[in-house]
Amino acid sequence: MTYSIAQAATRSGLSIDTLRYYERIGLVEPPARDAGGRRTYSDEDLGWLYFLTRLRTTGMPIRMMREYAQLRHLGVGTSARRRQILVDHRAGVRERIVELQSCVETLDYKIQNYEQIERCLPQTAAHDSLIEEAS
Amino acid sequence: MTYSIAQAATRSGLSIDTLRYYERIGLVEPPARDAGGRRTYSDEDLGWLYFLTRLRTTGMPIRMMREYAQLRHLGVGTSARRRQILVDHRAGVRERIVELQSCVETLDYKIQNYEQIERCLPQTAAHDSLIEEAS
DNA sequence: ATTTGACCTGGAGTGCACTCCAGCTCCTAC
DNA sequence: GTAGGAGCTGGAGTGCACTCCAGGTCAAAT
Repeated sequence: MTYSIAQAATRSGLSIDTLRYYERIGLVEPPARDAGGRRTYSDEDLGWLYFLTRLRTTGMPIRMMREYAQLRHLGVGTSARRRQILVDHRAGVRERIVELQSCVETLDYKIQNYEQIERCLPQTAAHDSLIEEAS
Repeated sequence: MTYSIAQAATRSGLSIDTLRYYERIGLVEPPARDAGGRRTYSDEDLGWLYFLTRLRTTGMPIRMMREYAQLRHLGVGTSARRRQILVDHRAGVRERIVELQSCVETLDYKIQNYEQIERCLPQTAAHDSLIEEAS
């Protein structure tokens, strides 16, 4: 099964321009072409694109994704280094999750604060700056 | 208690340049100045800076932080709108956490895969492309 | 008195990750 | 056979969030 660039874009969630961009910068191997010179993406290509979107979602910079892609291209002998990249990256993502959870707590606190303020002044928009930022 | 811009930078985790930048774009109110024209940040200023860093960490774009900052400046009458911004934003952050957790699972899977590959080929770097990307 | 160091301003520059564009080639459908 | 649509290329442009710089002021230390 092969896919046009438009189909690959739809399935991967990347734009057509982004697909060509990723190819230009060496993040994806140039896909096969049909008789008319148009790109044809394989299922394997799509799998790689999917994985790239996961890395992107977790905030991995393109330069690191490219490093990973190049190692991958060098074959199975680089698997230890690739694994290490993923392990390190995963640790960062886990930290990030914890950080976000702590931010959510800050938001919870602030929101509760607003709810309290709104209970105190039902719909009196007349007198501003009564309580003015309890924190 | 007041703080120089360098102290405010250290305590907030933002750079001096970023503090001035935030002031320029209206994210923070211009702080007081000392006799020599230098900025002096109050504890309240630092509290706001801290909150901004929380919003930034969660990926809120500066334009939305500015909107929030402007509402805050308008006083207590805008608290319902500010609360709504935070509630909406919190929902996005929670989604993001879930998404990151799912990415971590993908990473787990990939890493396990590498571990398996490495068990198969102990330190034989001689013959590449044996297994070549199981996924 | 002068040197040092922190801070000031307005404005220019940077890095990242796209995104858009002009002008072209194909293929398909009418 | 021609009109329309998808795709092609190389290169320019965009938005975001800083970050850096030159040239100046000010206060304290030597």
